[in-house]
Amino acid sequence: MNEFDKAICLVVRNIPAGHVMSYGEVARAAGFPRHARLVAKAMTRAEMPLPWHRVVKSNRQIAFPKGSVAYREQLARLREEGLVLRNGRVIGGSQDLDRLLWDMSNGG
DNA sequence: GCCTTGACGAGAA
DNA sequence: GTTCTCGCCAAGG
Repeated sequence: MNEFDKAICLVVRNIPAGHVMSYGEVARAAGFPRHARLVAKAMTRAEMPLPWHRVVKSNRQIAFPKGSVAYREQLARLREEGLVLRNGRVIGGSQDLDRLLWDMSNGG
């Protein structure tokens, strides 16, 4: 484990459930703004199970190819955490979901 | 050392 | 919103 890997793992672990961060965001938070492409590598190199499913692309889309096993896993996990996804893309957070449901119940 | 690949990002048309 | 182009860094052949 390099300092980079440790920093990345720390940041990924700190992502709260129901939230997602992009690879670039994680890299920046870890202190390596140019290492967006290496975040995935660092996560794979992690020995302990990380909430990798909370890491998506900057456009909030799942990075794995559609139809892949990892893709479905990430999708399922994000849905489990209350996120709303459309065509492999996150279209809202937990708070937004609550707001949406509330608005639907009241305003129709 | 050179070229290709990868769970990427940002800007422009 | 889609599509193209360029930039970025590390690992492997």
